[in-house]
Amino acid sequence: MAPYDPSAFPPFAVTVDLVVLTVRHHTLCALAVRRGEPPFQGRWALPGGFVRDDEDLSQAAARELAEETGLRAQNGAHLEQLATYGDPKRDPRMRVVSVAHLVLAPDLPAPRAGGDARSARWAPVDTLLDEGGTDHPGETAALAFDHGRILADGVERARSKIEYSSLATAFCPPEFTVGELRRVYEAVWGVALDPRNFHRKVTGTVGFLVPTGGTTTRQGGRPAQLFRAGGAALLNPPMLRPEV
Amino acid sequence: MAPYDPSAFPPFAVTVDLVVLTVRHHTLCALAVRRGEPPFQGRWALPGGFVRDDEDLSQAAARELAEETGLRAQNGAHLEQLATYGDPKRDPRMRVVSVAHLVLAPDLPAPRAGGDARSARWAPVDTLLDEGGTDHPGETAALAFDHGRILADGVERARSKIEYSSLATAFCPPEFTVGELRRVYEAVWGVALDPRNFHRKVTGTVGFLVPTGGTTTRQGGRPAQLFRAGGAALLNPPMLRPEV
DNA sequence: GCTGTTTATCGTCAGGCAGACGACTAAGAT
DNA sequence: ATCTTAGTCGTCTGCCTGACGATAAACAGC
Repeated sequence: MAPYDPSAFPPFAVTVDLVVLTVRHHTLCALAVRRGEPPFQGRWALPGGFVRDDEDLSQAAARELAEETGLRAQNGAHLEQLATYGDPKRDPRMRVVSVAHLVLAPDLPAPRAGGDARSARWAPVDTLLDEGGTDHPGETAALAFDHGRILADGVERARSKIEYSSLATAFCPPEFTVGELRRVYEAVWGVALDPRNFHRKVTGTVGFLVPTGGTTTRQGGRPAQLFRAGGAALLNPPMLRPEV
Repeated sequence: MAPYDPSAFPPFAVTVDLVVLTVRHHTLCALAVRRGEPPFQGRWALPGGFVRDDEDLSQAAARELAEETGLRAQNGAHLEQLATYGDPKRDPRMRVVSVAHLVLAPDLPAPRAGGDARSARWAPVDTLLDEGGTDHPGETAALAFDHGRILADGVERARSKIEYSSLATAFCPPEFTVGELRRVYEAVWGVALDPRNFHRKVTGTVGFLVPTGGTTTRQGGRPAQLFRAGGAALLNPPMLRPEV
């Protein structure tokens, strides 16, 4: 390793970008913020910001998450590092390396962005990833910078990770029913699952779900048992994703 | 996002570190280099170096790999991004963010490190991860910086990824036998696998292996068919790792 | 050449799990 | 009272895996 002469290495700016996913109205949605300045002024982007001098990467991600959504990582939401993006041309102004993080959150109230609700929104990931049309004429739907690729990578991580881990519960409130958990899988994977086989699978996997004793009828129909997430982090055998 | 006034963000140094894994003598080994200067002078560390001003992260990793081993990523070896480490105190001199990459390589000739073979070696990962004793008195076996954690993360990534992908073939030469592939799994996982069930599994998974028509007896015993890696990247259903 | 050793390869069998789907339960809506 | 909606329990069949017997084809040593 070369000596640390300041002239011996090029200086970088390091940021964190957040892929914040939730399930709303049976649809997988991501948090997007509108850029208020060039480049990509007016375009949607992922929330994020600079890493400060004294904080770790995960601390920076948690801080940005709290600033953008009011969400605390320990309050049910899950935060993990996703990947790092460092193409020399990914920001036209200067060399920026972005450490993307993935957040899985339960359905939240409307997002806030410094109090300005119009500059942040939940959008279906299919809409954000669709490079084509938009609902507003004269505006491209594509995300700023390389955020489309970052979002795609985050969605793919979430889709594969709920197969073999209990992370799908991070999309649910603290107490939830088997049907609510099933609708999370259906929204994230974009498939329909058999309610009977799903029930057998999740209630038969030790450590996945813990019954709380209560029931709820908030979904309509017969009252359903309420569960909390169990201690198991990994599902073995995994939940099988049906072929498309 | 704040404007890009150079005084508005702290400058970082960005490096790539490499976890280069191979299987030698039935043992999972990693490439380690000896540090020639402080801090951690004389200690073993992962190979790595600064990202240059005009290269992407994966380009920097491929360049460092070629410099340290002479290995070309397209020549059978597999290279992927692992994770990024940015604790403010991970380097005592200044703020360094390291983007670690994982390399899976077939058994190579002795490593070279700028021609000085004594400063680079293949070491069993168990030895490198063992924080305790060492074979040389007065020398701690622990890797420099946070490289022990990085190596542990890389090994864990490799162990889980050969379950559901065909990546184990990256540890093999271009043509290999089923037995050689099985010994890769056994070395990476540290378990014994039933040769008959393993043979049934890998030859029955479409796209995993392609017979070349040749046979070899280099393992001793009855001649074995030679295979190349097939086109399939993902194994479905996965290879099951036995409980420990 | 014969025999033991090593590795490769084919078969068999039982248990477990997933997909398909029938049946019943318990609430609200009309 | 009946319909609708959702939840929960069972059954059956097929596939995959783990355990393990048996055979095949090379080499080493006597």
